[in-house]
Amino acid sequence: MKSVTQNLPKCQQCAIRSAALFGELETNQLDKARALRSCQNMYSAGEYLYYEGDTAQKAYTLYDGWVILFKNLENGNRQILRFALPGDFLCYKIGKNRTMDHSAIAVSDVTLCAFPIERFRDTIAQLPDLAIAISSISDITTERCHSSLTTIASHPAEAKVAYLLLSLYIRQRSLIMNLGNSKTCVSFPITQEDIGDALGLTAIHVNRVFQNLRKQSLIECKNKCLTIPDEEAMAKVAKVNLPSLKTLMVGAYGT
Amino acid sequence: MKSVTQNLPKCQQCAIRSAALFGELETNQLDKARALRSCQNMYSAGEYLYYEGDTAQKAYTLYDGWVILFKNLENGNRQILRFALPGDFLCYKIGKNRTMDHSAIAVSDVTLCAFPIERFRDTIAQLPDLAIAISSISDITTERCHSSLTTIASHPAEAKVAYLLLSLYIRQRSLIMNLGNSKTCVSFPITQEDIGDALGLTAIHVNRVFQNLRKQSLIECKNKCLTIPDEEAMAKVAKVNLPSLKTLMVGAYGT
DNA sequence: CGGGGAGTTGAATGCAGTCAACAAATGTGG
DNA sequence: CCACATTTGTTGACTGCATTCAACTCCCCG
Repeated sequence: MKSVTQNLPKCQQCAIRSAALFGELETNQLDKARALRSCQNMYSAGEYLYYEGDTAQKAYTLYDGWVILFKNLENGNRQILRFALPGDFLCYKIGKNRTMDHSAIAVSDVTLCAFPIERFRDTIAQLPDLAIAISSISDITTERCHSSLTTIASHPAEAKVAYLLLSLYIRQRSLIMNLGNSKTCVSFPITQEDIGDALGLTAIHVNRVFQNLRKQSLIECKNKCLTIPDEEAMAKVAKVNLPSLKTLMVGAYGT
Repeated sequence: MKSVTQNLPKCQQCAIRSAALFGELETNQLDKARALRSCQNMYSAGEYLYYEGDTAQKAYTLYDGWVILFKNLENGNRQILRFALPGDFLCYKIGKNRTMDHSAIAVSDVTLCAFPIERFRDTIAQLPDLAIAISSISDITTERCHSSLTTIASHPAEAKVAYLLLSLYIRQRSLIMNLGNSKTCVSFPITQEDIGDALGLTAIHVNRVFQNLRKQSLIECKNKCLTIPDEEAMAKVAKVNLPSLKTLMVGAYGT
């Protein structure tokens, strides 16, 4: 892990701000809020950001790269709870219990903006809108968790995989389109095993589902790149309503 | 639904306060916070509190009875997201998006303390600790969701059922012990079908698992009453660590 | 006493897991 | 730049857990 504390980039011009916590705030509130930030941290692929059982010291806004949040199981497997993408807010625990219930690991090389948690209490007192912004984000996180839970509990493997791929695709596309990129393929740094660990399936079965989806031309996926040519068709397989999924996955923060 | 606005019971003496939102606050902050409350609502068993798609108007603290939070699926089934017990905080949406992502239905006759959501912004500005308290509760809700997700995604049916029964048993016991009751059996108003809907299993299979658990003397369950004689043994079947589960299920709010 | 919801049982089906082997892609050091 | 090691992806055969469907019982409530 490398840490930078000097000459941090300005939040006002941040390319991902609209997708992040501060996207919830008005521009004229940013000066107050930005004082929260202490540094930017960089982790290499495979490095742990924190471990289950750790006491949360800093909250993070993911600036670049993907992070996996997961729990370890007694049998040696892991349950992936969430894939964090740029803009996501991680490791915020303000109550009495600051013990993390999960671990976090960098999938690719990642950059994070770090905010010491003890600063939040004071800033919230001065800027109640920050508390509202954080609440909104908790809300979205919970709703996404509800949505995964629903898919995982009550749909067959093909729908589960389709749901996860489509969710990640939609989120990634909205990010790269913010950057002025309109390619249909998005970078997709996770493995089939990761997908299995997120959905409670074996990597082998995920692979079989992938091949089905490919056969139906619903996905193109190679070289860590994913394309979903027909989102509407994919949504059908995923057994979700496409507009609702888009609202949940992108319209959520900020806009 | 019946609503009472006059002569509401005092929060200071509330039997479930330690398990609820206001259990997070100091006694001397209660006067400010209590002004949030507008009325107590009563619903009969089977009545809806709100529907998926509704705009949240009031948040609720569940005062008495059980509530099921769920999503409807295209195939006519429903996915239960959470069983709410006395002390639970429901339907709080303070951000821009106030559309509920799930419905809520009363399992038994229930009483709720209602708090118009628009009052929260002002109160938070005056009482930042309220924002912290709400954040703590969101946290716990998310952690419980992570825990269910993990169980549902990666354990066989017997572990899933054991997990759910044990969680509800622990929560109910802690509530009745607060009231000075030390019976080992707790009231258990839900059906095997409800359990199936929460875990993504058919009621038939839940029934088979119940019979196994009974054969092993891990549960006694009849007349809407549940006893778990050996929590430690049950935790083993549920593939969870009993102390951690207790922390998550009861130590969470307040104490 | 009758009706309906909840719980119970058995037999047949099918989705996803397991095990084992191999192929392709990626990364590393010589 | 190539050789080798490791990780990731792919395929097939077999097994088993949970679903489905259908029938039936029990219990509660009116």
